[in-house]
Amino acid sequence: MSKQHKSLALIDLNADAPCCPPLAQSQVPAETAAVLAPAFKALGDPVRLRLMSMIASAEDGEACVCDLTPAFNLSGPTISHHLKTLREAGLVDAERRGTWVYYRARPQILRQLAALLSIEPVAAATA
Amino acid sequence: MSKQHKSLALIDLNADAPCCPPLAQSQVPAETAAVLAPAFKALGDPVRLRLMSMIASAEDGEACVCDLTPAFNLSGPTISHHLKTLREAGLVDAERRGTWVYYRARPQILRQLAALLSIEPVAAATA
DNA sequence: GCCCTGTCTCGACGTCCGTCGAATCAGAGA
DNA sequence: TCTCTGATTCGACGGACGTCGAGACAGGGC
Repeated sequence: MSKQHKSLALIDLNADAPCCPPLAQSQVPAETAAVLAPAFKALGDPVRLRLMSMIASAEDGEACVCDLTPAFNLSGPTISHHLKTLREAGLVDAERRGTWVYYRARPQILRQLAALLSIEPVAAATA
Repeated sequence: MSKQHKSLALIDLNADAPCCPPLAQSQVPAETAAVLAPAFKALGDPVRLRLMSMIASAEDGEACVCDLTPAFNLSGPTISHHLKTLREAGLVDAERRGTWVYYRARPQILRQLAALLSIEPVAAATA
């Protein structure tokens, strides 16, 4: 098989450790920005931000589309579209169980985004 | 009709303390989402994410447009437009000193965004 | 098999966004 | 004052986005 140049898989959004130092500590390289920006973009819509929160804060760690949809004054297809956006941004996972589809948050990438934004009092490696 | 003015200042993006609990801890209310989503949206473009990082990680805490622009293969007006977007999202401040304009990050809102995304083992007010 | 319910895909529509060049504004200096 | 440089605003263009209704797909129950 060829190199499968997925081009941007340089950064593993599934890794457990933060992929990169805080944005305020060292300049984010162009490639990293290209990978992470879509995740922020996905969170850049009020509907998706609420969906993300509803999923991430759900009781069993997962939420059914059938519970998500009625929380908004939007059509089913529209909610489905937003969920797809979150999925493609790597923020959530979907699983079908029988008639229903359940969505589950991916804590790793959330952690990475949080780490990127973090502005620690910098017990900085003064090295 | 365009009442869509900044009537959403319910949440103080300048506050020092996080405005709200982590997204994964309790559901983000619609009003909060409406206020914070634009900030994520502003970071949802690779150019702006890099600009934000360049500003936030700058030596003296501030960066001159004249230093920012040449780092991209984009026209001056385009960079200016992105900086305006960051400004309107409350992520940076601008100050003119003589001929040059300097941009400075607002750590508070970055902290709030990071707090919202944080998935801590919740040393939360377990008091 | 048939139908019903839940979810996603498709195509369309209007709006917003990223980019540019040209024009304009703000200071510094001669 | 006039000019030069740096930065923003303006107007335009193409492409992407958010939304919808109609239709397709998946599973369960009859």
